[in-house]
Amino acid sequence: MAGNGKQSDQRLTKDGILLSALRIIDAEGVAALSMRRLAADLGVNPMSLYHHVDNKAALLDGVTRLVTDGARHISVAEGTWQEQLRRLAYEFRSLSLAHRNLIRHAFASDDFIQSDGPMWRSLCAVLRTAGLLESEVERTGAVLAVLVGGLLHTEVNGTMGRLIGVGEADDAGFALAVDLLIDGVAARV
Amino acid sequence: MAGNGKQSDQRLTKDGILLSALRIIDAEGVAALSMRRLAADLGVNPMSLYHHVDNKAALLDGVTRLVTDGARHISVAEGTWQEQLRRLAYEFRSLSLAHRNLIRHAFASDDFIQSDGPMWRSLCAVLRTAGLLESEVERTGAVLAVLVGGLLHTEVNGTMGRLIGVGEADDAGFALAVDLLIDGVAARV
DNA sequence: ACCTGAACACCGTTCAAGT
DNA sequence: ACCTGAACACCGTTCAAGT
Repeated sequence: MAGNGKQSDQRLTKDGILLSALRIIDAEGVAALSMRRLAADLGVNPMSLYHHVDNKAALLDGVTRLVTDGARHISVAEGTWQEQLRRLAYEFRSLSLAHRNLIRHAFASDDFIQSDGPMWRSLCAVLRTAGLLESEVERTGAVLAVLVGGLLHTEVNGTMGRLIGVGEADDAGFALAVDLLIDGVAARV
Repeated sequence: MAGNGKQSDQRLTKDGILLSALRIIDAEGVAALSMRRLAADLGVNPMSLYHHVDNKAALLDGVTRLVTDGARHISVAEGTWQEQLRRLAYEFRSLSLAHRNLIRHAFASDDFIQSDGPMWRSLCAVLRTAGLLESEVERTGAVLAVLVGGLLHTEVNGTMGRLIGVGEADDAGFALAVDLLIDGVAARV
């Protein structure tokens, strides 16, 4: 379809590899992903993968990028800045819950929150409309991103549920935290 | 010295194993720790370790416990509740920074913040003296613990420093986050 | 350019055999 | 009770040889 068909194996494309890796991670966790296992799922020689992916670290990075790019379609430009902030947080949350196993790993890695990602830019925009001093926007944005990231990490790995008790709504901890953070921002505008 | 000396190898005690593992983790990261490598460091047969430790997961758990038990000696009962909260947060921070590699791994695991740990109990006590409704203390404590945990995680892995820029004091992000959280709590007492 | 078999240097863990 | 060699079932990655 792309023109350069040849007889080259169509299962062996970068996207096909990343998607297959994501399927394994979603179903069985990051620990279950190995180059050999991935190749077996694709019905392909393990070594062939190395022609499309630098190494396992790059593979995991690619999968993370695949998922977090889903945040590119978020638009939050409506309502008060409080509502916008809350909406942004919940978008981040549903994206995380959709791929719990991956996000668990991604957050542990160094560069989960990319300072050039769409999430980050939206966040800073909202803080500006909230009336925060320009000199404070980036610092505050960084702190909020990091706090919400940590929050989702603990929700995804079950810590939050365990600490807060089982009777609660599953977003009780998240809701309270977001309220608290919004109040914290409100105190400094 | 303990009485039951025999000729049994004194390098092979649970504490000796945990401490040696911690040394490897501090120096080279969790990834550098393997049962075989640990045994080599101890000058011991790899298989002998399994008589003192269930498996690698239990080993890592033990090392984490070894370190986080350092929080047992924290006392914060002085000053306003704001000062107490801040002191608690900074104690948590210095404990984390002292073993960055370990904390990186521990926070990724399920049960980093134990609901029976000293940190947790102190936190709830402070929130009570702040005048929070008893029904809100545990929920708020859980949220704060999780937020500060996530915060330290990103400080330890460098994300915070990267997002906030290099010119800043190394606790600039942490300080701002703690202020913001205290303001958030203040808004709900 | 892309694929692949063999090989290297590792893993965690089990287990039967030793003392 | 504690130790240990051999073995099992895996890893990620390199590389020379193929097409």
